[in-house]
Amino acid sequence: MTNKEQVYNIGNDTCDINLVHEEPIKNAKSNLLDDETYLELSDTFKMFGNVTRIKIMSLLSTEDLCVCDIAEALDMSQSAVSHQLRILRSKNLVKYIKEGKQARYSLADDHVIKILKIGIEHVLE
Amino acid sequence: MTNKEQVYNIGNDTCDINLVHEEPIKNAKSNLLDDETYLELSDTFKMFGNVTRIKIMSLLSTEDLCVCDIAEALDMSQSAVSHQLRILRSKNLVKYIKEGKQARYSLADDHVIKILKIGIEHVLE
DNA sequence: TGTACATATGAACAAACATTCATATGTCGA
DNA sequence: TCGACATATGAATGTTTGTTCATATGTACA
Repeated sequence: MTNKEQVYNIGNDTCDINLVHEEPIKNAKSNLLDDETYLELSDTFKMFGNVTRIKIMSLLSTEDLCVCDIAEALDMSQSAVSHQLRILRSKNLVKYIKEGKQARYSLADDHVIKILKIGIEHVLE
Repeated sequence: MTNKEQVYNIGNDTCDINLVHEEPIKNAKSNLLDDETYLELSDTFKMFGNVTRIKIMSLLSTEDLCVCDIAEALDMSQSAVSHQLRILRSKNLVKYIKEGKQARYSLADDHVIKILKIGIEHVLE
């Protein structure tokens, strides 16, 4: 038994190291990106994993809208919408310009639409 | 002022319930899918919004693996991985075949890879 | 300058979630 | 049939999340 195998066995009483598929594991692991990237990636997808946010993005894929337009369209409170917009902004999925008292929100780029499209494709099949 | 403008308050920038941007709201709303679809859609994206699950799917995009291979590759408990696999299975993102004592997991279809790819594209730019 | 309005935000709270631990189920080989 | 092993799962628990409520900020205009 190699050193590495000994190390892996420590604290692992469920899965015997001699019986796992070492080669495929190595191969699959070697194609992983770094942790930082997966964190960002899951953070981005998390934005699409909520009905309110996904509806907001869908609305904005058709029209630029101000906060209270969105609240009205989704029949939600101004506060709830504003909170969600802030989260979407923080992940660079939407942007806005101030227009007097109002804030006109729009999608930050067309990745949003691409992601939505593929998701819909998957769901509708 | 035309009739249409009276009805829709075009150009009015206040957000009182009767004075919102009715036309754009109507337009954006008309392009929304039904609630059921958005629920499924966000449910699907939710699967990608968690680091463990996204790593599992990334591993499986390279190799089919059994539960304890994945646990080993991600340095996680067998139980945690199994729980997450069950969730992924329930949303039809992974599937498995029993092979003796083991369960060989693989991606359910290539939508998973497409979604990952676009997400990575977005994150890495 | 004061009032109405659009938006943002902090705190609180309930609901959803991820992991752990303990244990159950099912398969293989002796 | 028994023991070892791979996987699944229920309950418990700490964490994260989404909404509400109250309030703050900032703009327009009378």
